[in-house]
Amino acid sequence: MPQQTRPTIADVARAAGVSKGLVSFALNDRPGVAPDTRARILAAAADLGWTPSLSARSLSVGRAFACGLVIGRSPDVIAADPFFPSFIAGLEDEFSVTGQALVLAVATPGRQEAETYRALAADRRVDGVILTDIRASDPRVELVQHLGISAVTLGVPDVASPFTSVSADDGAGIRLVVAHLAALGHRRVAHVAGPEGMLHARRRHHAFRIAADAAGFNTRTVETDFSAAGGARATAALLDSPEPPTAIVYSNDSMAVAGIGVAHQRGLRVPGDLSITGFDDTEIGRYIHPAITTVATDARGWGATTARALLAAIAGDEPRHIDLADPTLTVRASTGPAPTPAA
Amino acid sequence: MPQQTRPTIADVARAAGVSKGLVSFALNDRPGVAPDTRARILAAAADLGWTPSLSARSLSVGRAFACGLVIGRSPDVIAADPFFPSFIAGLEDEFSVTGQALVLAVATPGRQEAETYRALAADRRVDGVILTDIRASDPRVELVQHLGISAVTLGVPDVASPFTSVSADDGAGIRLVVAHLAALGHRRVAHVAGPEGMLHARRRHHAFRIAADAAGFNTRTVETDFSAAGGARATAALLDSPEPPTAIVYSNDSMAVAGIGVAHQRGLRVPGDLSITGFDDTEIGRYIHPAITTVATDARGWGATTARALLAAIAGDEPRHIDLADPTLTVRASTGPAPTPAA
DNA sequence: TTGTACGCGTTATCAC
DNA sequence: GTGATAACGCGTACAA
Repeated sequence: MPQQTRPTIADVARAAGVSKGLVSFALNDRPGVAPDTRARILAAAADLGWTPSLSARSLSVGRAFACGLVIGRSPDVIAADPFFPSFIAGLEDEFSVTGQALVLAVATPGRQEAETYRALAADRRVDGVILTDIRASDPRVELVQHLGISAVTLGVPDVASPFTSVSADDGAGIRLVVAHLAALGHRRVAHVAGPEGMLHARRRHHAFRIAADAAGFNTRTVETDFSAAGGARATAALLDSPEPPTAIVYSNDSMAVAGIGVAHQRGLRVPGDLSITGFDDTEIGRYIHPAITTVATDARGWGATTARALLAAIAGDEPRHIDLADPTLTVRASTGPAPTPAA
Repeated sequence: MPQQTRPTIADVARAAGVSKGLVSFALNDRPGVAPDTRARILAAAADLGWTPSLSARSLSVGRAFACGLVIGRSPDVIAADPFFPSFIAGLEDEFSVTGQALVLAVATPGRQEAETYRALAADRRVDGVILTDIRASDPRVELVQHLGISAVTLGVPDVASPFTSVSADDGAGIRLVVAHLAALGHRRVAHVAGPEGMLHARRRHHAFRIAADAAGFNTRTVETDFSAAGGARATAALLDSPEPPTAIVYSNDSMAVAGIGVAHQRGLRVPGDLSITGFDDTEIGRYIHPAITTVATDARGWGATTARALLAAIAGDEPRHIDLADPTLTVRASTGPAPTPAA
């Protein structure tokens, strides 16, 4: 039987023989209530099975007790990216213990991104939002600021931002990859990058160029949309070039897996003829043959840290920049010594 | 400038020179308001940029205007499964136009599933929930019923359920796979199934047994947890058996991909020595080598249908059973003629 | 500690 | 049929 009429704070007050206001004080652990009175009130509340009404609380304090995450990628790309599920689990690690809800919205091409944020803010559905996949001159920073809700950005935007940022140094991961390939004797190394419009993709690309130049590599970069299809196309283009690379550094695992597919289809051996590295440490990357050498980031920890930062921002803390631990390199079977030119 | 004080219904009433109550009637398209008065009220509302306060509305009508989705798998398994991102996009296709929000909760082992539903209901955060991955004797059906919120189940539970169900006939997909393999001359065919505790996994398994028996196959089934790791282990076990199968039917694409990895590692050719089929039509399955033959379901359409069904249930419609279009078979390169025994 | 106004939209009751 | 008035949902905040 669902209890149709939930007990209200007035019921508790009546049962404890005090006023509504005092009940509120007692339940919120605020001073000014005699210890025995407080005990009586708490007992009455527990007795009646009272739980606060979220909507009443929202109405009076003007907070939603919820945070929003708007995902602006197409479902295909999300599916191929293990980041979001783990990241969301990390957010929930934190939100679930603080009584916040996570409101998830999807902004596909048909559904305007700006409209989605606007709707969330107009309804005061959320107290703050998490901005992922920060882009160059990202309009969301100003939009969200304008909408008057708190926010945290994943990575530091290239526009002035009043929000706390939480960043992982992707560049460090890329440098580990480059060093690994250099040690294996590779010289012609290509990079299959994500969309240049996304700052983290751009940063990976930038880190690659710097590190590869320092290592004396002969490089080439192809930009993609992070999808497996894009990875396959980029790989085909690179292998078709007059001087194909001996190693390809992919900006995520899905593309690396697709890259191995293309190489195999052409009869190339991995890593005998071509070494391949990924980024993200997807589960699937461990189980294909050869298992891919990849950069592992702590998406779940990133989520938990982001949630804490957002709650702090909502509480009024000053914005700040938070740096996460550097990613690590997991060496598996998809990388090996560079083929000798003689072959 | 965020407008600190939003216009309320009282402001609109004042501007239009009418009472609060009448404004509410006009804004909700209810009879009893003179046409010109209504026009004046709507104009005043538009003029002031009034938008309804969700929390006030929630408080007075007792609805949250939100629906919940509790995901009870571990992040790893979610990441490996393209179903959820697409399904969620489908939910949003519907929710976003009806002004509902989607509240996402993750129930990992540490965070009790029942507690998650209870919290959602206690806070009246949601008006209804979507129950995915229905299990044998699933306790959530009774729990959610007890909590007094609406729900829709994905698939028909094996316990009495007062909720609308939305089902796709996975069995039909499996039958297509079996027919395909039979036509290719396979006789020793194994099935790598999902957890027997999940009804849809069980149904796939059941459909496999029936169809495989009818086709005269010599079968064997291994149960897994749907993860790539599980798929790899199951494949290894099957290939180690005295009479290894010539084809393996996997219950999802991630496991199939892992299966190909294991086969390749052992020097087997796919499909020359072993044919492999998946389920879900993941993007990655199209880009590995060989591309996998798989069963395609319309997860996004499933999501949209589920959202509509849930909204109808919340509105008070009678529960019913909804059947989706049958899945289809996408034949690619991972299946081929059965190897001749002579080899 | 108490009483009460407040946040904001909905709806039942009434008067014209 | 038009419209106004007031109570309601429920917790918070502040004056008394």
